[in-house]
This record gives sequence, structure tokens and C-alpha cells, in this order.
Amino acid sequence: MRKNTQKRQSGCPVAFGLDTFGDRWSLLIIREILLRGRNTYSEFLAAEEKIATNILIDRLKHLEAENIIEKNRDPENRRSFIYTLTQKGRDLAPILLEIIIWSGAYDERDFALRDVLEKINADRKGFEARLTSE
Amino acid sequence: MRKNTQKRQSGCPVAFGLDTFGDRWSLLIIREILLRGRNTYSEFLAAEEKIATNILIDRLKHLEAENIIEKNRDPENRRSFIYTLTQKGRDLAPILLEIIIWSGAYDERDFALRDVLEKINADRKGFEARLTSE
DNA sequence: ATATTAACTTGCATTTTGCAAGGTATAATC
DNA sequence: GATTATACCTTGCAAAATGCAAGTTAATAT
Repeated sequence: MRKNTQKRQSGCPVAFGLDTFGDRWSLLIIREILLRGRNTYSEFLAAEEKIATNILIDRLKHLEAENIIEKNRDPENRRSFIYTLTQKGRDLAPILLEIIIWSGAYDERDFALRDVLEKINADRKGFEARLTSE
Repeated sequence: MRKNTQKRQSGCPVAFGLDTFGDRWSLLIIREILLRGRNTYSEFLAAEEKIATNILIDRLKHLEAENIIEKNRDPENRRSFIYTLTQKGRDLAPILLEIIIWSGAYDERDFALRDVLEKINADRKGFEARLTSE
């Protein structure tokens, strides 16, 4: 388990962001919820990048502690939990979209989420507004 | 030295971005160049976050290999090198700005780069255009 | 009762990061 | 022209984060 959010304690907003969600996995979990409609532990585990179980639970706890995601019991299946984004979490959408735009321009390989890039190109503001609202 | 860019080989643009600049330090180096006009090894070292020398040189080499920054001798001081952003590097500006906006909304502490946030609020498009152009 | 699914936990190896102390080449100072 | 200082690294080792494989627990299905 990571040493309880050891932040750089720098006064810079870029550093603050990196300290909060700037690790190898957090944004991928947020991508799963925000852009792929996944929201359980097992769905996150099934993502193509193959996150390890201990890392996954560590990041989920961390993101929950940062109030970026919320964990609730699935009302229809009492052994399952549903992870959803808070407003703070949904507000990460613009960052994700900019990363997708940048990679769209510089990744030569064909890739997933092309549909997302197309939606951004078609109507950035509208698409983003839908993602950031409840 | 990091094992030559071990990428996740995922087809996702978010993962591609994270593999390219998504570590603890790369975006801070890019911030120094893009938003603070710093462009030498010693200036990066002097940044408030206190990056270690071996990590700094590793990230500089990595970013250069990824064609995000360029290294050139300082014509006025032959023992110094100037690191500048390529177009690919300048195109990371929107991502940095979105991180600054997000942190501006959710970091309760008073912080640096307030001036940048104000410029974004005053004229996002113009400010961003200036950053991404040569 | 038994098996299966979902959500974890634990132990240990590997990789990355961080710290402190060098080392080399250029330039400034005595 | 010898000494000192600056700028850019390199190296060795300790600490932390990540990754892998094998458990564990609790709810549900058979």
C-alpha cells in the first residue's frame, strides 16, 4: 500500500494534479468509468492494460479518499460494488479529452476510442458537457 | 536508466499518452519550459519540486527520444545546453492548462501559476495559441 | 451442501525512484 | 597558467512502487 498520499507539497497546480491522479493507473480507471461505462472492480480488472489486483484496489481506495470516485453497493447484486465518479472526478474529463486529442495527432498506430475522438471533433463542447454533468 | 520506453502496448490513446509523458516528472519539466521559460539542466534542477539528478537526466533523454524536447548547445556559453520544446511538445500545452484549471478548482491552498490561470480565464484560446506556436 | 462469482489480501520478486557522492569539461578568477 | 567555480552529468546503494501468483472471505447460484 502506498504511503498515504505522499504529496510533493509544491505550490504548483500541475504538481497538485500529478500528485492526485498522475500515476501509471488512475487515469485509466477514470477512463473506464467515464468513457467506457465500466464501474465495478472486475470490469476494471478486465481492461486491456491488465492492472494487478493489489494496485487496482490501492488506486480505488486512493481515488475514493481524494473524493474523485464513490463506492456503493450494487442494489441488484449484494456482492458487487459500483464505483462512480464524483463531480470532481467528472471534471477530469477535459484532461482525458486533451490526452486523446494529443495521442490522436501523434500516435501512428491505429487505436481504440476513435469514436471518442470523432465525437470531440464533431462537437467538443457538447460532448465534454455531457461527460462532466451528472 | 529506465528500460528503454517499456510501453504498455495498449491500443488506447490515454494509455499512449501516459506511456509517453505520464510519469511523476515529465510534465513538470515541460511546465518549466513552457510556462516558466526555464530551459537548462540547472534551471530544471532548481525547480521547487527538487528532482534528483539521475531522474532528471533520464527524463530529459526520454523526452528527447520521444521528440518532445530538443537539446542544443547554448551558442553563448559552450558548457551549457538549451532544451526547447518541439511542436509535439508544445502541443501538450492544452493538457497542462486543463490540469491547472482542474487544480485551480479543487486545490484549496493558495498556489503558484495563478497568473496562468488568470490568463486562461481571460482568453483561453489566445493564450493557448501563443503557447503552442513557435 | 457445493460450486461459483466478486472483491479483495498477502508474500515476494522486479523495477523505479530517491539520495549522496563522485567525475569531466568549459569558463572565470587570481 | 594554476586554481576555483559552474554546468552537466554518472555511479552505487537504499527505499518505495509495481507486478505476479496464490490465497481468503462473503454473497449467490446450482
